Amino acid sequence: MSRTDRVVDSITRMILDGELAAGDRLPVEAELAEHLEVSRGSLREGVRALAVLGVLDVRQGDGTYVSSLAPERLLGPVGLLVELQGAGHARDTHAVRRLLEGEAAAAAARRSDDDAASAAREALARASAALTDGDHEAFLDADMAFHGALARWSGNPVLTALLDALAGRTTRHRRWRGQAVPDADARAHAWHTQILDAVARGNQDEARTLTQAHLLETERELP
Amino acid sequence: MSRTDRVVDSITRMILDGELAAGDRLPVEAELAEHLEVSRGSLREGVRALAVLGVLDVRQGDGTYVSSLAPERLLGPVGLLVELQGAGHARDTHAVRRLLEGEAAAAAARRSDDDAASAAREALARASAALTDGDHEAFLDADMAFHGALARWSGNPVLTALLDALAGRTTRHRRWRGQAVPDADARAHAWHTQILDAVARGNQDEARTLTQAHLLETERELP
DNA sequence: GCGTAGCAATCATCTGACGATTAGGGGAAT
DNA sequence: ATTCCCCTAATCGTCAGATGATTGCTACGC
Repeated sequence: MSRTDRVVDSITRMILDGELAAGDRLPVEAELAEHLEVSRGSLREGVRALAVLGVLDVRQGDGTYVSSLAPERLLGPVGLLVELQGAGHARDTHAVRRLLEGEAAAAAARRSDDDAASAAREALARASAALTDGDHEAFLDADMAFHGALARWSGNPVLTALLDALAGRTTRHRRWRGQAVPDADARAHAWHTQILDAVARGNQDEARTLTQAHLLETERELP
Repeated sequence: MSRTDRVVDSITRMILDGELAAGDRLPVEAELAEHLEVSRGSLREGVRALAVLGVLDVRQGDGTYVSSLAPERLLGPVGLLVELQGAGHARDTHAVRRLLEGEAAAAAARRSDDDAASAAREALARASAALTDGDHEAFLDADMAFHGALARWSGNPVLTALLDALAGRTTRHRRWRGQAVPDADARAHAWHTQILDAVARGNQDEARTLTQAHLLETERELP
């Protein structure tokens, strides 16, 4: 096991053991390096790796801190990993997203959340305007915002963060390919309207089925 | 943006653009550092971070390679992140796991997979033996193996890797707490038997419901 | 009380050197 | 000809020291 791995292990263990909590400040590099019996260079490699993972926040001139450890912070890098995943598993990734987002919609249907609800309505209005203007880019932004609001409406931050990570891949492709299928945006908008209606009415099964059908249709228009 | 971030960005972009594919070898550190206009130290910090994420494989004396980029490789670090997640989100994490594993069982029920099926039966047999011997540790091992086989049976590698990451947290607690609730292992084993039966008979709904109920009961015995 | 300039602490980066490990080739024995 | 072993070159792993960049805090002046 390399020195760097030892650094990563030691710091994660300190957090797991409760020795370090979210927001806590770590000792300065020189001190921590001496404590772990590694050079400052090796220490930095480990600390930097944990920073990329979202576990640590390193602020020049200030110090190194444990991050909030919140799902949206920790699951951020997962989005990158999903994108890097070989194209061979795109279908499997989409299937997982479909499952989770369908359940998120169902969960939202049995819940009230004024913030998320108004965010979803606002996103839908923006999408409608973008559709009228024929602005594909703006529509995609509003589209993503709608899906994000729907996820938040589920009330489960872990689910929300996971969906955010999984959504990146799909949207990146749609943005790059432009509007390959005519009227795809209009059809997506129609789905969104139906989904919001079902969720607002509290109809779980309908919300889930509509969401899954919508995502399935969208996938079919991708490579 | 720091030099290290630039390194991480550049390498991921090379992979996304197809300039680097899974298994490809990267230029040697000195050369790559010069190309990216950073010192070797900064380059190493970025490379190490990507190695921790499972994107790169660094082999001393040989070279640095792009990993297989397979789901089980990339989603490995996610397991660590799930464990680090504040205790406040344990319930949300469990809810996501319940959803995914229920669907994995349903997917398995509509699929045949001799390898996964025999692995599940073998795990169940080991669990039964451990139960007779009163060996809690061995039971937990067999328990995890059963859930892993069930996930693989779904035929979706992304789902399998994700469940593996999510399962860690639960099991770690169960291992540490010992058998807090009497007969918990025996009841879990009974659930497993029913789940395997439902999957083998191809009954999706039953497989999903039983799996979710089993996980819900298990969660209730945790903090 | 408040704003500001300076200072000290901390991370960011670079350079050069040497140790550890591996892959692969060359040579010897069979 | 084949097999085995050793050796070397290539590559990553680690360390030490020095300097730059940024930030938070404090003491000072108003």
